[in-house]
Amino acid sequence: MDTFFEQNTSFFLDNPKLAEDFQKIVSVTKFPKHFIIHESGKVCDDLYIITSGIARVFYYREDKNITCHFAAEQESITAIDSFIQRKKSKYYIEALEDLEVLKISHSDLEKLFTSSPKFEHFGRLFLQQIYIDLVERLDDLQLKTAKERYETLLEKKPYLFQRVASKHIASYLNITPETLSRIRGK
Amino acid sequence: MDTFFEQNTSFFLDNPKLAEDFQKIVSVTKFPKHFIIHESGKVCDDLYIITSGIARVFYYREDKNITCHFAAEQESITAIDSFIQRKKSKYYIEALEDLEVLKISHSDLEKLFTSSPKFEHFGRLFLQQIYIDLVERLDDLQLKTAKERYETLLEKKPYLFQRVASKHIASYLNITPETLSRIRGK
DNA sequence: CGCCGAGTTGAACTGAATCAAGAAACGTGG
DNA sequence: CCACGTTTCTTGATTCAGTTCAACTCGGCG
Repeated sequence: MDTFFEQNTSFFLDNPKLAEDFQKIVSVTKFPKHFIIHESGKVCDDLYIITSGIARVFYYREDKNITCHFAAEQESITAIDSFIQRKKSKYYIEALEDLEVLKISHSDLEKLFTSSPKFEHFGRLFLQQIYIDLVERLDDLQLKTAKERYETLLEKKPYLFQRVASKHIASYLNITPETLSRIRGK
Repeated sequence: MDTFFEQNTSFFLDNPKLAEDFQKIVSVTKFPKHFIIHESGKVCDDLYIITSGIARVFYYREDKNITCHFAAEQESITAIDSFIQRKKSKYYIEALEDLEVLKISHSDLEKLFTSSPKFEHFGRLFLQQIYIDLVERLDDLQLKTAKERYETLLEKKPYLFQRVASKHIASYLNITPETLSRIRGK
């Protein structure tokens, strides 16, 4: 889960001064449905925490449009390769619904990390969490059948199936839309 | 690559005081070939940086022995799930050759992080790096054919093919030993 | 010397992809 | 608000990459 920020509101509750610093670098932004928030080939300078709506990260591989991340309310989203490495991104970010987000720039975030070891610590914990999540996802992809991956996602993020096009879910599960359709129709 | 520690010797060169602190918590340890350094079901308290030899992380899935990580000289290895989350590990760590490592305990490492924001920062960068590596690995597994995965590994870590049993490489590539054998015999 | 695990090779099988074609849903402009 | 074109979803038939199962060889080590 990258509901990490939500799970860690206690961090901010316990540190009102830090919460204030955090507030200062955050700006509320809106994007309409279908809007491409970030494009491949550019450096991604922002991290978003979604307050309303759903977005996805995707990229192209031999003309195929592959979704590698979904984020809904309380979850974070960015072009992680670019955001971390400060280089051109292979990813796009797309709003799948009308979106309201908290926008945080990379430079502001780095300043925040530098300003207080507590933030630096928080950043490390956040990375630990998403690392563990990724290990789990890799495991699923490696070891489970298409049907099992479907069932796992259905359990973890059921709302996706109500709110997101099947083809995106299919590519996220690394199966074709046809196979997903057959699994669902069983 | 998790040759990150090596790539960042400059960090230590630039900060002799920190290098000294780091030295203090590190202990040189040896394990014989085939030794199980860490067992599933236990909490893994140590991170190892290999100075000589090769080790692997593996686990069991329905009786199948699956390798999910290799580490050779200058690379780091631990039961990452347990080391980060402080819970029982699903992983084993095995020495594939006689091994000489630098051993760092979780508690000492945390103390180090707390002792100086520079270490905390270093820890965050390290996690960023292994996160990016994992994203790449996930990509490979998701999108490449068995043969392509073989070729990618051959390029990235050719020494594995000289030093490690084929069956371990096969499970790391998520293919059967039979398939790997056929690919190699092409 | 004989054993056992590892690697190889062959044949049959299978989960999921691909290809194809029709049905349903969507959104855009009139 | 409807009509039409486009995209998405479904369903069926075929194909294919990689697995499974089985038999055989090789090499190291007691």
